[in-house]
Amino acid sequence: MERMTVTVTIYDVAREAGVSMATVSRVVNNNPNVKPQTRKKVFEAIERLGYRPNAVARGLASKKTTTVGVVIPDISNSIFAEVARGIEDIANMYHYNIILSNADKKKEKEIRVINTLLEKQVDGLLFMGGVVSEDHINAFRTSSVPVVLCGTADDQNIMPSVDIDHERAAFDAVQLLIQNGHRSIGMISGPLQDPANGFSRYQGYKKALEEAGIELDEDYIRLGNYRYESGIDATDYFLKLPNRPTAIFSATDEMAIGAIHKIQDEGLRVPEDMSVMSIDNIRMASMVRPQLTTVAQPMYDIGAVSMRLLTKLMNKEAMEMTQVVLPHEIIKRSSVAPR
Amino acid sequence: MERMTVTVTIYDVAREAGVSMATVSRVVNNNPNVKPQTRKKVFEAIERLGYRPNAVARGLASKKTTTVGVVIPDISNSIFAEVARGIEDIANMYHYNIILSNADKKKEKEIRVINTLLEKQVDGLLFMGGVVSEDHINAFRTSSVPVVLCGTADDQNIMPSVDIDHERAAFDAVQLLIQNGHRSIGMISGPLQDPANGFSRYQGYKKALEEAGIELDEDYIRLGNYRYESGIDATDYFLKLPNRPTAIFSATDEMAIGAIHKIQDEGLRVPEDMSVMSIDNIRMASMVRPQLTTVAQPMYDIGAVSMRLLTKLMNKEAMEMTQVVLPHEIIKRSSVAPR
DNA sequence: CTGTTAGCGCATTCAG
DNA sequence: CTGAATGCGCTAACAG
Repeated sequence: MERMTVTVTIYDVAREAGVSMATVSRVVNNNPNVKPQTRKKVFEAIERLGYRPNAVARGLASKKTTTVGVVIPDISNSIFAEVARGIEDIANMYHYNIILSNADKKKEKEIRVINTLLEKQVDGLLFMGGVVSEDHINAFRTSSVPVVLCGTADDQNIMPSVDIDHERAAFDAVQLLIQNGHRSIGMISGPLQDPANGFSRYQGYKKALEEAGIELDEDYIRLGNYRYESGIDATDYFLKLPNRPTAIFSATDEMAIGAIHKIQDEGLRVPEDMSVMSIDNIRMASMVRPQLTTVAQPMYDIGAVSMRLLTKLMNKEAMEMTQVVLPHEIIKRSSVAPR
Repeated sequence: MERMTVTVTIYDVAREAGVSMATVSRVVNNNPNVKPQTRKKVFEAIERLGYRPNAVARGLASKKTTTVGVVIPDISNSIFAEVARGIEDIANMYHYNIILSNADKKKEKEIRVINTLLEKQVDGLLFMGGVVSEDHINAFRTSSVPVVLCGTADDQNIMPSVDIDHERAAFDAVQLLIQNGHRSIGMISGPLQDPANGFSRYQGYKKALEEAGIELDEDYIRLGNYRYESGIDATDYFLKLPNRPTAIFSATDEMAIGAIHKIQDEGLRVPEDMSVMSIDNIRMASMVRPQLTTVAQPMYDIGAVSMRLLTKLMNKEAMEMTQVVLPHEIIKRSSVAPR
């Protein structure tokens, strides 16, 4: 394909329109201080020359790039992809673009990515990751632009963030199971180093049991890695237990779906023989049979709200609270039954 | 959180190290023409001052931004998300960043997005979309940077692109059904305006029937919108047909999963009562029961290869062929049975 | 309402 | 191997 490669600058437009470059700059930037007549002349010149403003030059001069950096664990994971969509929609609404970088929850990669994003002079940073360590905080501190944590939070709560209350979500889930008469509830947890999806959800499980006066049984806890297969493996273990649980609480939907399938593959029925519930509400949750009862985490909103928060921070708007906790919601479907 | 906001420039480093800014520029850019000793001095000054090169200034001076634009229909769609991951991995490998923009296959939004990406002076553009119209081609033509189509192609084949042969993939799928003795095969198609996933796959279906001497029956064709629910609806229709098909070929996995569930919800069995097969091989395909037989489309590779192609184009490397067609592969699982 | 003048922070000649 | 000078394309005072 042939490409035409004429670089026309603001200066060319100025000459063509018979005005100064300052005036051209004004009309391009929608500055009201331009006579309609000259504005028209300039627009015509722009049209005639096919002028396209150079955002890089503009960024250098104005010290604003209208782009924000997004550090994400893995865009191919549907949960993060949904969050990313929320981010991009709001970014777009406020005329920002996003630079997207996968960091796989690897600290070293996260730090590296944060730095290149900062080099690119993004106007703000959205961080989704695993642990928010001291090193992260330091990297953020050397940033001259605002940062908001998205779907996670630092344990000191000094950073702006938007997330759900993971512990409470897990608590509510397990409580539902208990209300259904279950007393022996196996948990498929995520890695405990993961504060949000791992540790907090595990804590919620523990507290729910505690509140119900059910003693914690270490045999009823299995660690998974969030993947479907690890849900299968954990369930395999539970099924072989002499006194197997009557219900399984999974930290995430994907592992829960693994659990359902494992149970079914062993010739048992969900929820008649064993109930299953979890947290997330990914699309797949309503595409399994039986459909999965779960606690919905508002992925899209987490993205949208954090981007919105970031715009406010970038505008230096006064904020009372920069730690927002979005509500979760129990979605009752068909994978839990009373016993 | 307190942020420290000292802007240290290349000039500061030069002064601190007792050299000129040209020298600092050289060491930052890894230019070999610097005495190891002075290089060391410079690095120390950089360290001491916490200097971070300004990529925007660099971009203006060098006319290269090391970022590429990615126009994507919808990042929350797992197929595109997978492609995006392939893109980003390779981009990262070659030290590029990506600006990601959703355009929902809306022409007007696509054109707008392409233009802002070009304004941002991306070094290249990756385009995933629906139709590639004349207007698109024109927008690409005014671009001074290379563009590659990703998971789609223009019908004149003048643009660099990487994709699978959708028609052939559909052909192979339907042929497998025919080999299994099926003669009445319902198709759940995508919108026919969509060249890749819609029209081409429909063509493949037609040709396979034709080759097998099976007459095309309009009653056996249903249009869906790629979503799970539309698979359910289409299957509902097929099930009510007086002479219902013995197999269903769906243009995409997601609709196929809807088909499977609809069949099961009506008390029938897959594949005993009705076979189902499709194209894509999304992760969910192996998370359904029965597991879905499908034609795998190498999503990740499509992204990775197109990004790799783009790097070559950006480097002005000589290329013999810029239209690459990646192989697809039939994945036999459990949703198809002989009849 | 409009033009002039300085940079923004860096890469890149061109000398030396 | 190193430094001085120039300009990338634009915004932002500052005058007028």
